[in-house]
Amino acid sequence: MIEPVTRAERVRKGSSQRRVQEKENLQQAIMDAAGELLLEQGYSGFSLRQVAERIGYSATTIYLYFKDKDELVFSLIDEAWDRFGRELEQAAASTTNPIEQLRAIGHAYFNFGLNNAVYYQLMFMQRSDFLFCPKPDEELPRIASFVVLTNAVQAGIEAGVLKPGDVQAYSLTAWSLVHGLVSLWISMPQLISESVVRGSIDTILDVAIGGLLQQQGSAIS
Amino acid sequence: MIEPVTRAERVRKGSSQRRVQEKENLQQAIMDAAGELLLEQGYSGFSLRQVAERIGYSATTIYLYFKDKDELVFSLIDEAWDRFGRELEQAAASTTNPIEQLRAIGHAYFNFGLNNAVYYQLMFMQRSDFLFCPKPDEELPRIASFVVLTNAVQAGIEAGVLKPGDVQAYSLTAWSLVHGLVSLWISMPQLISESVVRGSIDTILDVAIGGLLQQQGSAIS
Amino acid sequence: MIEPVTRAERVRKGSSQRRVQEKENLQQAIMDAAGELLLEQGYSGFSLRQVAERIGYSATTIYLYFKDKDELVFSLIDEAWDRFGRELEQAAASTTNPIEQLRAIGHAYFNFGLNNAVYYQLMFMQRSDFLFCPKPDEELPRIASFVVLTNAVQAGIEAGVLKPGDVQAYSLTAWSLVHGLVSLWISMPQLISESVVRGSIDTILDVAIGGLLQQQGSAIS
Amino acid sequence: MIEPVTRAERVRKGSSQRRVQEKENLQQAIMDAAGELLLEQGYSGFSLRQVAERIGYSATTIYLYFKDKDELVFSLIDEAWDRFGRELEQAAASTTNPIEQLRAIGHAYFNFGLNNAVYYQLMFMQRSDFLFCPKPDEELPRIASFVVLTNAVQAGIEAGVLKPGDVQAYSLTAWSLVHGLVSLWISMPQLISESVVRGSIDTILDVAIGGLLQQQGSAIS
DNA sequence: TATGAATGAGTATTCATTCAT
DNA sequence: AATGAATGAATACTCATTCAT
Repeated sequence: MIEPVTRAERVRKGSSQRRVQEKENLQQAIMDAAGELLLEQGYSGFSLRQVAERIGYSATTIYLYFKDKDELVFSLIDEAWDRFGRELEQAAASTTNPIEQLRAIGHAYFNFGLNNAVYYQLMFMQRSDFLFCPKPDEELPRIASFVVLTNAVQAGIEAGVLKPGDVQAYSLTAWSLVHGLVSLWISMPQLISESVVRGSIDTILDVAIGGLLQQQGSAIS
Repeated sequence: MIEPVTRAERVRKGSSQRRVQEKENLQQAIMDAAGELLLEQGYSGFSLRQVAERIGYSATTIYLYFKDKDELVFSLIDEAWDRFGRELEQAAASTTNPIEQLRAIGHAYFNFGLNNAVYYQLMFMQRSDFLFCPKPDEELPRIASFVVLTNAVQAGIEAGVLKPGDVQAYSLTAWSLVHGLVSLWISMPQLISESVVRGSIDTILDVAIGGLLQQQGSAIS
Repeated sequence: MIEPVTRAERVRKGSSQRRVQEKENLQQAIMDAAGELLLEQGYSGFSLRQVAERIGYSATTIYLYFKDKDELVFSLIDEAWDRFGRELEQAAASTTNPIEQLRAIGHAYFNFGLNNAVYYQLMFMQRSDFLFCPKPDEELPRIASFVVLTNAVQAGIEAGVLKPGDVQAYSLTAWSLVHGLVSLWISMPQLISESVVRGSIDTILDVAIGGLLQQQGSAIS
Repeated sequence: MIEPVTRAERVRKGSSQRRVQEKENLQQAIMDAAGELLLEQGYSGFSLRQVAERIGYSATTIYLYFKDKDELVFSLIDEAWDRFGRELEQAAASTTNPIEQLRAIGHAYFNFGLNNAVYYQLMFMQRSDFLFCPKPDEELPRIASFVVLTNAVQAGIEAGVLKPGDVQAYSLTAWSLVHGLVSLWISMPQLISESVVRGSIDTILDVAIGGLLQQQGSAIS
């Protein structure tokens, strides 16, 4: 009896639900269009006007959903980081063997980069300034998510499978290598086909991890 | 607050300062100014008008020496490649020991990147499309210069000091690693100070070469 | 750098803060917020959207209380005129001596201007067009309130303490002088500090009234 | 013989002369159009686009002659100050009698304001911030021109015709009065017709000067 | 009563480029 | 060889206002 009974009330409720959903839809639609545009035009040729055009709304409308251009870009990056961070964590959680963990993290990183080239570019190459500015309600900047990597390296050293050394330096080395490959491919897709890159991942991880191993050979075994 | 200088006036001012000394080689003067501007403003905030202003010539004049903006950028990149290629070759020529050679090449690459961040960025990150378009009167695109790297890897494998394997894949691995570090630093100078990067070079090369070695340990010895 | 707050979010925030307390008199709340905003941003940087944001209502809501922007501004001015007129009348009523009356009116005028710079500016400098358009249900435009001044001048002449002459011209002279000082101070606060202005009031009134006196000296005595 | 003889040379010379002149013409044309527009639309509704439209050039062209909107406005004000300053000085130079001088200056001030309402408004009411920022190549800000007024007051006091007192305060009083009348008329032309204002000038100056006189009566005689 | 969604018109400014000279 | 003049297209952003609900 306390449920909304009148038809009018039910209609109103449905309407407001649809509203919310549509609103989210438009916000998401803007972000999707922005993603497409970034893919096609690159970051420098990316304008709010074109985004608006693409979704069939006036340019002004975008400002109803995003404070300004930067906020739209930030949202794109943020969304990507959510996925990225999740994938890294899943990879890290997939095993307790430090070496396996490093390899899994490396794979996850690679895969994210290859499957989300536009966003990877945004996150690490074009707007890396956002890496260091935390979201309004959060404490840590996004870059802090990299702790999964340093943790794995630390564990490897403590377990005695990696050569003793500076955790930060080792992590940086590992990051450099994977970032290097991903970004080379993104910047110069003509150079190496995606399939070649995907095929190189294991070799490269072998080399990287091999270079850090206490005892050579175990990485490849 | 008010600095009532028309662009025309600013040009005129730059004019009287620079004109005489550089008249003979205006083309080079343009490129130099462009380089400075890139350094100060970055690639996205780089405009022909400002270049012209800086050298004290009219914007139109630039078109007498370069077909359009792209051609000027291409020339900058080209000039940088001349230096870059030369430095790599010198490094390669400094020794016949393949391992030493790889290390030397790696160092040369790093140094170029750190000392010419603006140009490195242009060459490998922002306008890498130019890597594959040869100069009008030449056959090979610039990317071909990387033969020094593949040669060294090849020699290492043949000499039995590197593990047998695909030369291209090994070279790509090596390149990824050095590019990764350089480009990380360029994109995120907040992350790692230049001095830290310079200090990391040897470690990183050790790991990379160590990962490729037939017998572990010899890289560091 | 990044403050990812959509306008909608900002509105919602303001909303929860203010809503309750002001709900009953939204019209007044709008006007108060508008006044604050005028003070902070000046007339040119004064927008309905910001007013709405400030009170935590949607911009549309303002249109329920005011036909358009102009009507809101008109209301502000009108409210100010109520205070202004009342203060002038009180001053006029404070004494029956015409000279004293003129002096009191002058003081009241000055004080209003200095204490309500934003409104004074609106009333007499930026939107003086409103001075001559009466409120919908009234006959006389606001400017008619100045009758207190002309009355005082008239009384002074009739009492023989002011030189005989045209009442309108004398009134205009007096008004010019006080308006001149107030508006100079409002337009160029750098020129004369508020304290200097406040200190000059008496001197200036002396001169003005002295210039109108039948017998010199009595104004200062 | 050393004169340019060839027809070509003469043509070229004429051409370059015409060029310069045309350039100045366009600059002046922009300023004239801006003045008109200000008169019609007021300062707040004054846009570069409309100025451009009015002279039949693209909006971009204005930027060839003025760095930005502010510089155009500054130029307008500056030009007006040249005329204004000159007229004040001429008035001051027209007599050596301090009282006459004050009256002449007052008249000149009034006349300038009435004949150049748009510019007066700009100078003293809308962009009075410019009063305090000197031109790039000059030391004193425009406001310094008011020295003619303080000089006259000073002379009057020293000659014993004005009551002893603070020169700055007296000058401010005088300025307030004339500014008051001019700005009242500019803000509310409906209030007093131009002819009435012109007719009031003498009365007002009489009162002002009368209020400052040592011995009453002499101002009017 | 209140609002969310949307927009068209407008702003200043910058840029690469062209053309006649 | 060099330039002055000019422009069209673009950009981010803001605002007052409307309409359906």
